[in-house]
Amino acid sequence: MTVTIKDIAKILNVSHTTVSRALNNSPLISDETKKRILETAKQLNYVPNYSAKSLVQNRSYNIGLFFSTITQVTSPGFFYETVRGVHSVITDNYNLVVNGIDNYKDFQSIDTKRFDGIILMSQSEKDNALVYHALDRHIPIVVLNREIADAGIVNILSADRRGAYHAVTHLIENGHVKIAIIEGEKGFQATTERKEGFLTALIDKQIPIHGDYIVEGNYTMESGYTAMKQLLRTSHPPTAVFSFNDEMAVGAMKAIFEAGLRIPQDISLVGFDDRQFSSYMTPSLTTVRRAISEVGRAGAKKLLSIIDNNDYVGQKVYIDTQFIRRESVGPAPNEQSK
Amino acid sequence: MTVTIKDIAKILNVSHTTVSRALNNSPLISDETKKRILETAKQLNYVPNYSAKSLVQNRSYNIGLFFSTITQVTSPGFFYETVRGVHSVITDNYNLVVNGIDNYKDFQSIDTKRFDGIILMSQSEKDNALVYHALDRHIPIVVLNREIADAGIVNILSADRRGAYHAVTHLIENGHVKIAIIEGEKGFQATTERKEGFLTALIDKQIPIHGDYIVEGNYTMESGYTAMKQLLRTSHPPTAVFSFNDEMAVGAMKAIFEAGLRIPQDISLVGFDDRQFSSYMTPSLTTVRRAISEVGRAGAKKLLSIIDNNDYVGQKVYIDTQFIRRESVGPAPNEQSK
DNA sequence: CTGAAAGCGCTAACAG
DNA sequence: CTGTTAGCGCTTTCAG
Repeated sequence: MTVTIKDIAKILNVSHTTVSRALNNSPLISDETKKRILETAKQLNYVPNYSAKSLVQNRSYNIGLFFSTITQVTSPGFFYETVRGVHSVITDNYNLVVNGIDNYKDFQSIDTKRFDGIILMSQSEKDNALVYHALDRHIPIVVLNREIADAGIVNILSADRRGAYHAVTHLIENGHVKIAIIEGEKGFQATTERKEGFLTALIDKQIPIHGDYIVEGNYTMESGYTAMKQLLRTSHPPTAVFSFNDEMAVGAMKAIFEAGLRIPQDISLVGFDDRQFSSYMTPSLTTVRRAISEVGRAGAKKLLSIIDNNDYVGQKVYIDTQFIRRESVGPAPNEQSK
Repeated sequence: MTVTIKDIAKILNVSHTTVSRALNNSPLISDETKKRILETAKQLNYVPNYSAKSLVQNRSYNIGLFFSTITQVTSPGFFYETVRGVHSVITDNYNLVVNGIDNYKDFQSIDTKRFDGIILMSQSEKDNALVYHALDRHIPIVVLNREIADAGIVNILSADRRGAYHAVTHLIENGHVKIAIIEGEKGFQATTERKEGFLTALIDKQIPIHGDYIVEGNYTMESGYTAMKQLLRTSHPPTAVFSFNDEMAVGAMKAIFEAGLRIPQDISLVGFDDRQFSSYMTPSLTTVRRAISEVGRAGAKKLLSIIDNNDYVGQKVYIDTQFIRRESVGPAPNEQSK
């Protein structure tokens, strides 16, 4: 049924080693024989048996793409962009295996034989267990989206802090002083980074920081809605809100409209990430684009090169964000007219 | 370094065959020995080498989840829900391998050794090549989302036609007569099904079908926007629009607002799928929920059972849709007041 | 119920 | 440059 190396060897009257060499582009073979072998291999539709290869080479041809969770991803867009970015680089001979960390009770089954390398889309320190498990087992691992202080780690990061700084600055330049934030989930590094960008911008521009203007969300639309309602209940509601992602911004929009207020005339709103839907909101959402698929792509490329060249060395790569100016930010309403 | 069956055998002074039997729950072994073996295996953190298993058993422990494309998925939500549904059922010993059909020049590498089974999220007949390739190679395959006439095929389907019928009926019951549709991509089965539901509803209720009210989209927000603009340009714009998915509905909303019209006072709008963002639109979007993750889950369960019991028999399973009534549909404006 | 022997398809020394 | 030999870790006959 299936064609093996031996079959080809028999037909061509060479040893199976020779065939193997030809198939793997070994230098230890004449162009002449190689050509002959490759030709009949193609003719016979030879497909390598990866299980056999794997067994002898002690590897798997599997690339693991891990998320903290797959069951309760907060943003489908985020998930999709990550997979897309990684997938675009993974070549034919690898299997892209998608997984959630929360599916494992322990990491025993994650070993060199199971994964040639791992890409981890990480949010918080909870994922460290996997990172160090991989390092311990000498499985090449690339950590996306969360900086790990350890210099030995390969990190692909989004420059969120700068992006947040930019967004907040834009609000300030529009005359806003009463600027609130809807934070993302506590413990997520993205949350910390974006908050730092926010705080730095306020400090730089000497805008006072107001405790009531800092409300917590968890990156879901629902939480953005709730958070915004809370902000609207304060005695002096903000004139501008920086939501730590677009999903929460959409939730906030709903709360604002329900309160009978207008965007941006009454309240300006800026999001983060730039989701598909953001430009289709009314008004369209000003936001900070984060090229997640780029992060995924860069991570996968790096991982593949590590596997191929067996040269794992810690490294931090930053992918820039991009400020996207749309309609949800306007000049601060002056107190008079209000 | 790694513990093998031989290691355990040596320690316990039994043959490796016996160990293998214990590990695989064979009946040909005494409970006594089995217990002893299992214990030391656990103690030693034994992890089976799947490459070796695969080689001898001529399988891979890979489950392939295929999409028509992964690069240009129209809806991240759709993608995510599918993966989530399938993933929730795939057990530890399988790898969930995600892939796009458009990544393959030919399907040579897709054989029994590479995939124990395939789940195909299918949109159109273009995917048939893969389906028949799998069937030909005796790879168990479950086709989601698109009915294939062939009785030999396992199909998990969403009852889109009924869902669309329900949605349109709801519009009619609200007094609408001038009902337009924004169709999805031509050739997609979902498009055909939803259109049939729409047409049947009109016919049943004796509402005339108007050619100008049938506009084509491709399931993207952008296309919904463009389509709606076109509808608004007609001499007698519709009072209600059924968009074949929520993404296009969002695009349509934007176009409607830009024209200075209100939803639902001037135009009622109903979508399909029920995306995360749909309930956060203002007004919130009335739609038909399609439980994609359920489709994925059911498909994966079925596939696993086929693999385990080696009993591939064609079957069609329908998953019901659910009408979600929100704010984007209102009574038809009467001509007078307009 | 247990063990000995063979072999899955491939790559990797080693020898020529 | 080519071939011979061995062996990866496991399951599966076949004998006992």
